[in-house]
Amino acid sequence: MAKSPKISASHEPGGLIVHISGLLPSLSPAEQRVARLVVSDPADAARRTITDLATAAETSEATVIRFCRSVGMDGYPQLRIRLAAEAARRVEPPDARVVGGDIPPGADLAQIIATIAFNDARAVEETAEQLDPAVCEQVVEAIVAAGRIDVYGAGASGFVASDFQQKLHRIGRTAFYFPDVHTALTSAALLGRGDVAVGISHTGTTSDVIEVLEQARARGATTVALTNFPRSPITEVADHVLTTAARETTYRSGAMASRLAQLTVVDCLFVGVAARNRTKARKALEATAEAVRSHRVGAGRRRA
Amino acid sequence: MAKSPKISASHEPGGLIVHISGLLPSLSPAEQRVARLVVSDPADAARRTITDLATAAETSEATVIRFCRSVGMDGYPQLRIRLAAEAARRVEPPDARVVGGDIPPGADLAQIIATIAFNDARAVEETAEQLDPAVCEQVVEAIVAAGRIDVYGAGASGFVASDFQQKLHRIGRTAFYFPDVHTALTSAALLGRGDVAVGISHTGTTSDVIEVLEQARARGATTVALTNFPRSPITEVADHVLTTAARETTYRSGAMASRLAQLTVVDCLFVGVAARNRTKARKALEATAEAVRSHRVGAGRRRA
DNA sequence: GCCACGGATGAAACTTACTTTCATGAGGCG
DNA sequence: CGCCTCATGAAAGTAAGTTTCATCCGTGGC
Repeated sequence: MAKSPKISASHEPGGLIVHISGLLPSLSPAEQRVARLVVSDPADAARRTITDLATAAETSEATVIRFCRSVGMDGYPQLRIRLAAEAARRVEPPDARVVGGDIPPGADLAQIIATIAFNDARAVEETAEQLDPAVCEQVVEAIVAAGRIDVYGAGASGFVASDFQQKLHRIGRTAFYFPDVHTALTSAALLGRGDVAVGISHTGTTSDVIEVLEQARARGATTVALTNFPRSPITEVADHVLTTAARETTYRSGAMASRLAQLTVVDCLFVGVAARNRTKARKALEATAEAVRSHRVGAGRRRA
Repeated sequence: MAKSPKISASHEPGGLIVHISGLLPSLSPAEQRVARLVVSDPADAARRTITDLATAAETSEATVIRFCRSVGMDGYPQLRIRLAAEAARRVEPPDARVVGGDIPPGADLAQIIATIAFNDARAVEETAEQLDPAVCEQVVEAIVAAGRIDVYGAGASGFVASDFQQKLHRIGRTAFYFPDVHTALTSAALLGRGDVAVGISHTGTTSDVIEVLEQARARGATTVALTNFPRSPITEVADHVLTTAARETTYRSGAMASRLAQLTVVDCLFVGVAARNRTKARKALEATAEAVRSHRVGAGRRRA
């Protein structure tokens, strides 16, 4: 056996600390002092320089290096980064997140933020999970082939509708959004076969939107509904139904999770449509970006 | 030396990478090369020596050190350790999802959906992670105490601004949003001490929004900026800066991730404000919900 | 069109950290 | 008692990290 056994630490990514404490007894006294420091506070050890650690262990740098070799590292820097990684892994997840629940009355801002982020992110993920790619495909198809696209939405869903319209418009599709029911109805009456009407309503019960979608359908347009409730009234007037998966908690986030979920679906549709003709879409996007350039300050990078 | 402001990296234990990508545009070209290497593979960067990394980024060691300072580290060893820790914490993104990358040309809808959902959800999570609760607190405080709140935003950020305005309005706060610069300027000119002006701009370079915020500040209002880039021009005219953490990929999602990130922040602020006076907020929300009831079909449960 | 200025950059000097070498001395054993 | 072995730290040596500074380049003023 050569002087330093150098126990393999390579194929045990999770247990450096365990590894070290395991062979602690086999180390020389001075190395043991180093090992104990390292094991008791890996994160702290990672922060220290070799001289620093040696001093703390009341020994010399040379011994620290020997210790590194003894536990299978090439040198001190490697030990350091391994320790940092190890220490980072063992922080437990912030379980204070009140999963889906209401914010407790006494909550501080940090808790509120964590809870909201968790719920918002989950709404996005779950929505994507339950989205039916086949339906999306059909909708994308219809939009790509459409002569014209109308997007309807009232109240909060109106923002989403408007956003969708703008996105489609930016890649050269002819799309409209109407903040007002009467105008929307007028427009719907002018739709025809091959056109597409998209109705967005979280609850699926917004009569204005349903009415407009119904009109569009009567004129022969392909109708699409985006709602959180797969059996809501709006689905009855839609050829294709896309659903979100936001479990809205009473007043908590004022329907923000549902907004994010809707936008995620819109994002998917948009990218799907854009992917159909990448070069044209990209060129259109570049052109529109160029158009607002003069309204930007600090062309290159920002601030010195 | 006071040249590099050294943006605080201290309060965001989980988001070094996010932090760096936010600062990316504010870095010099050579530093950006380093930053991109670091962001694209933190674990690998942690393994490299400074000379090694400098070579890989086709620059000098000096620039790497400057980069370290720019992102708030003391020096290279500290960066290394933080990177190692970060990389360890980071869970491997599942399989084919092209993390932050562009959608591959041949991708089918299902892949597109998975990729988008992943990136969108991450934008939400990472934004929440790096949000400074202290700053949020101050902003909430200001909004609660405000005589009046103006929210500004152009283009895509305009939707967010408008959404925020509507939310505040619904819980009884006096809030305004203006789709037009001239009207916005006029309004800003009428703000005064105790009022709040919120400017939203993803890039932080939208001159219209900056101009209006500047005006508001000159009138004594408390100004708040919401942007993805902590050193962008808009931050210079803001008393409080809130940042999102969306790494926008070229044209891919047409800025949707940034939209979601912005909405998440808005959501947090909104809930923060609402939490200040739960009963009043809840009553206001109920009243507004009641107001649109007649525009809903199938009052109770949906469909037989 | 020229010049002054300021920032970005890398070469080189310099400092600090890490590694190796080696002398010392404390046990252990014949 | 002498010799060997091994742990250990001092010091020398090497590599890594940091600072300084001269140069270069683009920008804006004249």
